[in-house]
Order: sequence, then structure tokens, then C-alpha cells
Amino acid sequence: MSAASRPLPDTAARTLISARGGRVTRTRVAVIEAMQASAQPLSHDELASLLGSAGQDVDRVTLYRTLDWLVEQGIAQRIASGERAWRFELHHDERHRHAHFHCDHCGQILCLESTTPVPPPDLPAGFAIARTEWVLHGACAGCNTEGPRP
Amino acid sequence: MSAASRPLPDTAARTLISARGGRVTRTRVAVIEAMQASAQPLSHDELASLLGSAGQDVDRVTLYRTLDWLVEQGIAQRIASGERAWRFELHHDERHRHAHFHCDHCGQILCLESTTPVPPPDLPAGFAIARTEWVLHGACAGCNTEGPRP
DNA sequence: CTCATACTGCTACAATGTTGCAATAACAAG
DNA sequence: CTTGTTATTGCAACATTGTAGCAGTATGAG
Repeated sequence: MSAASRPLPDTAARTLISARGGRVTRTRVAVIEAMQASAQPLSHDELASLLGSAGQDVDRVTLYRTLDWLVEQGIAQRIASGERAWRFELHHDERHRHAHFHCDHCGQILCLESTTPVPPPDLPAGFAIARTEWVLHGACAGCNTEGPRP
Repeated sequence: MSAASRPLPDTAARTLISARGGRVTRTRVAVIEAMQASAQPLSHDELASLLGSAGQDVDRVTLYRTLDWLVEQGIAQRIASGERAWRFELHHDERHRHAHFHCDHCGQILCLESTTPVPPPDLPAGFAIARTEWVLHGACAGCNTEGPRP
């Protein structure tokens, strides 16, 4: 290949990474770009497929570690979707008050960023909240009108 | 053993089970009673230990199936605690508005039933909510005053 | 260009959950 | 109480999701 001296273009992803003092690798860039392109949080498995079909096969373990690093650096955030696997999305606002909707029929996860902010609950004294997860379960518009799919 | 003709006592657990047309088995009764006795949601693993140390060893698979059945029947409910495994507790109220607190330091899960009810968010039209999960993460009173434990 | 070392990609393993099937036990009927 | 039906159980094998250790590669600094 007649590779240029800079192997990867100077994208937003690149900036995000190097600002944290991390090395700009194909995997990190690809994961960030896949998340940027997705309207929904993605699971490890979905990310692997996305990268794979973009001709970017990534080792399972490397992908896990990349995701860990992104979360650690505050670039991405982890969501317990109500299924077995974590989902990941780029870290938007200040961690609080961001709900997700999980369709129990088609399995889709939707970000509900525009909904009314969740009021912090009254906690017993001495408790400190680091972050909250609010997941709504039910049927999305598509599945709701068509009736449940088994 | 000089077993009576009725092998199990007529407990609340027994009533819960037979009201659904299920057979009253040692495992189901033991699981329900363990949950009744616990202030917190229990994981599959914790339940297995509890039953085990009560001299009631249960097969892993049987326990999974028992829990599935209890959830299916609306006797118990499943909680995505933010860790890898599900947790289970007896199904209290009307499914909505029941928050949990997960201490990221000691791993405890606390039920916050007394907090202000969560207002249902504005959803896009056509969406139906079946149930919501609201999990707060942070440090509980004990861990918070003592500082984080690694 | 050279070098230190942050990442990667194996291979193995751990934790959590599921499937299929033969054996057992609940309980309804006689 | 005894018998028969069949819902549950228990076993073994497998599936999914995630981690640990370590040798090799490639990024980025000098």
C-alpha cells in the first residue's frame, strides 16, 4: 500500500482519543465512528458485526478492552439494557437524566434524551449518586400497532 | 421419617403457588420464603447459597427454571442490577415506579420503595410501557463515609 | 530510522444462562 | 391407600458474555 505518513485521517474520533493521551488505533477510531453513526446504543456483538462487515475484523477481546478504555476515559458509557449484554453509546451529557426505551418485542433500544429530566429521588442520608439508569420496557410504535411478535 | 400426609405446611408461599395452578414443590416454596425473608433482591447465586446452607441443595438449572416460572406467574420480578446477573425479588406493587440503589463499592442493592414516584416520561406516540427499571448507582451511606473500597 | 511500550490477538478460562431428555414426585381419581 | 398422568427435577452438554496472561505488532516520540 502507498500509505501516507499519517495512517489515519484527522477525524473527530482521532481528536477524542489523542486528547486523552491514548494511541490512535484503527479499532478505537472504528468503534467511535460506529457509535457516532448509530442512533442507538450498540452491544459488543453488534459492534463486532458492524466493524466486520466494514471489512474491519476485530478480535473479541480487543473490542472488549477498547470499550472498557472508552468508558474509562469518559468517551463512551455503558448501559444495562435489561438483556444479558451491555450496550454502549457515546457519552453525551452529565451522566444523569437520560432514559432508554427497550422494546420487548423487537429488542430495539431507543434513547429518550428529550423526555422530562428525571428528578433525583429522596435518598437516605449519606448516599451519593454517581449516575442513574432509567430503562423503560414495553412495545415500540411499530410493534405496538402490529401486535406482539413471539 | 414419620412424614405427615401433607408433606409441606400450608404457608403463604404454598397459597401463592397453588393459586396459579402450579405444583407446590420444595424448591418453589424455599425460593419464595427466601425472598420473603430478604430485604433485598437476590441473585441466582445468592439464592443457591441460601438454600444450600439451609440444607436444601437445588440444581442450578432447576433454580433458573423456578425463577423463570415465578416471574412468568407474576410472583417475582427480575431486576437488571447493573452487574452481569439478574436479581429477583417478590413482585410488590403495580410494576411501575420502584427504584433500586446499587452501591458500586460494596455491591449491595437497596429497594427504594418510599421515594417519590417516578413520573412517566413523554414517549413518542404509539409506545406502550409495560414496566420501568430505575437503578441509581453510587455509594451507600456506609461506603460513602468510609471512602471508596478498591 | 530506531526504540520503548501501549495495543492487539491468541489461547484458556470464568460466570451466567439454556436445551434436551430420562427419572421423580405431586396430586387427582378410583 | 394405590394407581396413573404429567408437571418438575436433575443431569450432561452446550451457548453466550466477559476476563486473564502473554508473546508479538504497530504507534508515536526522539
